[in-house]
Amino acid sequence: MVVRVSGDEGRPGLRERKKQETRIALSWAAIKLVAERGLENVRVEDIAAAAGVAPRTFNNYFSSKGEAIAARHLDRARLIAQELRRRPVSEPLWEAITSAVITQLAMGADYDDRRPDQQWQTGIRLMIGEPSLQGEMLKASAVAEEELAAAIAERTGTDIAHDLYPRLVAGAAGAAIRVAMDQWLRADPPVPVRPLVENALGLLAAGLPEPRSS
Amino acid sequence: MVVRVSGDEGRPGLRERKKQETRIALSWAAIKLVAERGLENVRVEDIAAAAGVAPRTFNNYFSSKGEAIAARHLDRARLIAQELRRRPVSEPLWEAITSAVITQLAMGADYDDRRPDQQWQTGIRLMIGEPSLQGEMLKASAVAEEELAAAIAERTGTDIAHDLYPRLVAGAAGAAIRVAMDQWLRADPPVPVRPLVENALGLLAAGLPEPRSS
DNA sequence: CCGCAAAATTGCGCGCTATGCATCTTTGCG
DNA sequence: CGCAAAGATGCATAGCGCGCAATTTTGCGG
Repeated sequence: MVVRVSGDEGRPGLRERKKQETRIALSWAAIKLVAERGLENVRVEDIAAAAGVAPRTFNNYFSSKGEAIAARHLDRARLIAQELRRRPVSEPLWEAITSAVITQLAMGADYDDRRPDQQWQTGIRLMIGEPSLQGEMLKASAVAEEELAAAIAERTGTDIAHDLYPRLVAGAAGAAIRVAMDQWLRADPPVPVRPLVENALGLLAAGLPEPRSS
Repeated sequence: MVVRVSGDEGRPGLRERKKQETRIALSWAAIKLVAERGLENVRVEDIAAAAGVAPRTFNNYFSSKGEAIAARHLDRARLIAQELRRRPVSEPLWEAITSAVITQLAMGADYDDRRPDQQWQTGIRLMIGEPSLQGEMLKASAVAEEELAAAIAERTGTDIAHDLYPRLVAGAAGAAIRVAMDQWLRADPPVPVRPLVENALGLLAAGLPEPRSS
């Protein structure tokens, strides 16, 4: 029985659309459950149920629990590379990278900060503290860095296969972002993200000068 | 029945010594087996057998196959931080870091290059290509970077808890090393490592200047 | 509007992993 | 020499990841 609801805006929604929705639903459900119950107390079965699919389907999308959780992180990171491509080539590289990061941060802001729950915050912190998840997060970052490197190579006219440069810049930028985010997450009187990221990337572009006085 | 063999040189061998030996034996066995058979065809049972311990013991040392494999990588990376502490404080930071890395690379050289086997080389490449291992490798690098950051903080008189600087430098240096190693591994007519690492770290210290011409 | 082929979901089964618990063995120390 | 702590083993179990085959859904052309 096919019920055609008036709001069946899935018209252009190809098959791909549905797949992405399911993918996101699974990833989101995983994060939500783990944030509130802890990794140990969430089974794949639970995630699948929360996303409204069969347990077996979970593994059609992700090869592990950790991958599902890191997927959101990966998507977010990918957008930075995508945003970098939109920047005019005339713009200096580091300026462009910083802008791209800030832009994506802003987009995610009214998405994450809409959850000022104390519960949520601590849940996330516990989550990223899980050893078995840190690897997945880093792996996701690495994948994103690869795309970032491609964008940088394109922009600077370097060769991603032979030149050290693009991957190096991408890697360094990734490290800076990670450090800034880390600092941001552990700041107890919460501080704004932007200055942290700008500072980190700025220091990078300045060659990480050795501080004279503490 | 306790058989006392003449070669019972375990005299000073504290309890710790034996543990470290077992740990290394397990890690080494894991790498060796995976390099020649592929990750899928190596069971924990096999690794334990190759190291001469019971299967159950494996998990007393490592919580996963991947962790065992990454353990060598971690140990090596840790030595860089340790080496950095030995450098005179008068030496400029980046110079010291570069020297520390080069030194450790040299130490590992007559350890790894003693295996010029074509088989071994390709085995290692396949191994680090395994998705489930990349995460472990990165995690190991992250742990090492933390120690590196501590050493840098100490040297520069910065605070690892509040200052962005030490972690940032450690992260960037880690990224540079990773990129250089990666480039080194994929170079088809093999090239020496040193120039790659020196180049990468040098570019970092120079602020990753945007190349003018390709 | 209808069926058909491709694609995705689902159910089932299995080998392996990771870990808690109880037991046995070894080590170091008085 | 014997005891207490630490480590190694064995055993058992809950999940996990995945291959396979059956089933349902989707998009497309007639």
